Amino acid sequence: MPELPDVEVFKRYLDSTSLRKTISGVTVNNTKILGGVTPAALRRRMQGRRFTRSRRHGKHLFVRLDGGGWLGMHFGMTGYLRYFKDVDEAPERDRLQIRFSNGYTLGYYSLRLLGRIEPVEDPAAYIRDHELGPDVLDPGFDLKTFKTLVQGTRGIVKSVLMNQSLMAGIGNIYSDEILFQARLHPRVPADKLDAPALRRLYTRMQSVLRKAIACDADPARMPRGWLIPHRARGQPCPRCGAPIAQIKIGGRSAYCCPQCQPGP
DNA sequence: CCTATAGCCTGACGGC
DNA sequence: TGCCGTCAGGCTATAG
Repeated sequence: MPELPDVEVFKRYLDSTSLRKTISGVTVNNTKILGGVTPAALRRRMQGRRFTRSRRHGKHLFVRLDGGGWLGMHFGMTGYLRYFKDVDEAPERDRLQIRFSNGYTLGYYSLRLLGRIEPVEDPAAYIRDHELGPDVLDPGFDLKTFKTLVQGTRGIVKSVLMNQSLMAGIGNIYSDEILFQARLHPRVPADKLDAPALRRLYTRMQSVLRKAIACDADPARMPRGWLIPHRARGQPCPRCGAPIAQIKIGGRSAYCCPQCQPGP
């Protein structure tokens, strides 16, 4: 699930539920999501502290702890947060649970264990070390920056949008939506895009991500004209009715309309 | 530099 | 019903 819009929704959810409450306990049900840290070390850094604020960069979420340091969260393909009071009937389905002194719990779910939670000293250093590009919704990430970046790359346009070291936040689903709305085939070489196409791509990237956040990243609430609610092989294109095509790019499925997005 | 592939993991689904 | 292969919205390492 989690690309930029999803993680932004998680951030707002965490901000509205979990800030300024004393952390009374941390339960780790699977150490794989911790990377290298031990549960005891994580507990030491969190217990008795409070979350004060959070910031998102691409698909990463960083939560500040009072007294110093951050908690870094990544959600892999199958992660989300849930905040609850009543004892859950299956608490083990959360890979990690953070209990607050008000009796509520913040659960981190990650079915396939592809997500990570770990202490982070400084988000800026983390972003550098992991070679993450600028967040695509950062106000400083303007059309000019985008153009320069894309034109200097030789890959196909879908791979460029999804390359986190070029720009951070876009994954498989939203790249399909952005390309559909910009009427570009995913395999168009990035350095072959002309100025109007680059502008289209940039403005659609911005509007798709912002609108998706406004829809709480819920496909059921997205506009009917979007690809996402119809993103399956053979489904009619919401614009022209032609059957949506499924192609493989980098081992993963990309969906596009063969009519509206003619091949390179 | 770029692409393709496998691997990490679990669970849902379709076909036989 | 049971088994098997495939696929799933991420990222990394490796080979070509």
